[in-house]
Amino acid sequence: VTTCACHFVESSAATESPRGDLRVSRAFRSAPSIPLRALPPTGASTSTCVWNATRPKHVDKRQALLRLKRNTLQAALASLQSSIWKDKTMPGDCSDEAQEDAQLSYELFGRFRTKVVGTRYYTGVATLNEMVKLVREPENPYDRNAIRVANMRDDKIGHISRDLAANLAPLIDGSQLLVEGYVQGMKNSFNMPIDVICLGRPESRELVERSLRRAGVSLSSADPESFTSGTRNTADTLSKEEMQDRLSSMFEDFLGAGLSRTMMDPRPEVLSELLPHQKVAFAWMVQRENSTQLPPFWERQTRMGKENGRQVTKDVYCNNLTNFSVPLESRPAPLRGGLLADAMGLGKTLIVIALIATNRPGVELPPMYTGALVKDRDPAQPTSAAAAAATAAGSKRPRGGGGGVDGDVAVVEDKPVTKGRRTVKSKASRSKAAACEGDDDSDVVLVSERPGKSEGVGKVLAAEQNGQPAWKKAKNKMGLAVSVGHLPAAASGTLTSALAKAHAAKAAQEAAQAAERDQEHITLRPPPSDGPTATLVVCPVSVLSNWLSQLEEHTTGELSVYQYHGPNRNRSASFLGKHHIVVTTYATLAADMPASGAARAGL
DNA sequence: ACCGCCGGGTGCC
DNA sequence: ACCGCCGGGTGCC
Repeated sequence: VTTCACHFVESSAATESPRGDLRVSRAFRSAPSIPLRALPPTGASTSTCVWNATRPKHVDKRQALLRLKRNTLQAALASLQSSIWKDKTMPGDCSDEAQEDAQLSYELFGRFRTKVVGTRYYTGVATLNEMVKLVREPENPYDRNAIRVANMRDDKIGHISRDLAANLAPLIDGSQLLVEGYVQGMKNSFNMPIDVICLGRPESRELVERSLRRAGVSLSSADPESFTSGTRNTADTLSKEEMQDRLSSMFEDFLGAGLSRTMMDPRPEVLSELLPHQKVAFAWMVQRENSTQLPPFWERQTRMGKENGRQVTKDVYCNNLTNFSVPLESRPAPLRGGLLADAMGLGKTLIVIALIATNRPGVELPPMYTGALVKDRDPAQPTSAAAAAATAAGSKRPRGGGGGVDGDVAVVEDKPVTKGRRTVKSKASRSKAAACEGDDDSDVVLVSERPGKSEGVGKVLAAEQNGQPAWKKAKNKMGLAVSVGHLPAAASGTLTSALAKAHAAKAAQEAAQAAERDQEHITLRPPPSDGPTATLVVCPVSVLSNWLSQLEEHTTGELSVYQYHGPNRNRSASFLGKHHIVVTTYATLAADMPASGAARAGL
């Protein structure tokens, strides 16, 4: 498992399983981060909300996005670090609720300035504002309190000074404190100034502040721009109206500019016909899984610099969340996989099953095509998410070509975009976006597209007006409507930060696309035909039986499934490798790993 | 002077 | 490191 890469995380709302289910396949390697597919990722984020900055109304949009990005990063880090950390303290505890609680209670304590020492002994490079990791080094022969400082690629830069480390290490080891660093100045031959951001549970705050005072440092406000001094940066609870506003604008952004209409039908091993929105999600997942694109936060930049007194420019890939950059020739690993964050009951499991059955080594990938979602002609038809859910989850439809009327949503045009494993013109998606944006007040948009046609504005075949923006209609049609009113208060912070994250991810994605515009094609790289054929599904115990029954219901016997769970499970790798799908649980996975490995993997 | 002060040697953990 | 810290040299005014 340590050599595996997680491919798809099926998000679930809190009422399902807070941890989500993983698709793991040895056929791929994935980059460290995952893009959101969309819309209400209510359960997808487990992050602590350290985001409490409300978006000012009259501020330049770019400024606002930058702010969101920064705050988002802090939230994401708090989440990431707390999850790693928390698992270290309760290795045997698989209670999802306990972990959710633990994460929700993290807050930002503040920051302090210090310096990295011993930089002359190491070669790791970090530039201004770049994020650095502060990692405990308990095996250090000179000091068991040692704290290593490294850049995001784990190149060692130096250490935290002995005295400070002596005060920080016990707090870090005892889970009262999470730290991360940001480079604040030039590295001289001996040391380098950094700011250390401190996070922890509210009840640990006093202890942390006392220890830090003993080390001769005092905390200051974490971010002078976003947070007023002395304000505790906890998750704030938005009113229902504010939350609805933000969700609405998020829908608008995504549906207006980003949502693809590219579809794909699964291989015949999948018995159930997918609904249009499921086909869209499915096609997106296949593309994501085979993508060679960079993670959205990597952008190509041209850097000015001096070399031997001469002015030189250098092209780099820069991670705009951490400011870590690499030269052009060492392009970061492509981002493969993603988060499927559809609302409850829209058929996420079926979509993932389709993905597992279809995108695997040695089988032909069905063609992609573009279709459009068309409005239901019958106004009496219920349009709630629940209705869509029921249809999606329950029905076994006869297989047939796309294009027929399908429930209350229909595909009106199919046009092959690719023949199997080929390439998809990136222009196609851009023109789709254009077509969609151009028709804000029609609730029916039919788009006809052909790959390679550069004048990419889609042809509008039909349009109806009834006074509601297209995205609102589409939202209902696609079952993506979300009701905020009944969210538990505790979830609102998480949702807020997820929102911020989505905004930031989108902005970053646009930047990345701009940077890669010269690439013209989004190349798809399907699993190699000689690659391993087994997919590992990791899920909470509570949904294990659901996976098995859904696999049974939706697939033919050609796909062999093994339940890797329980005391008599067959641990033979070659045995497991013979199956198409191996379903297991977090607890089983953790139990099979050496303790150190499990901790590292955050299990 | 079991001090203070000076200035050279020295330097992550 | 244009620092801090260490330990040797040194010692009225």
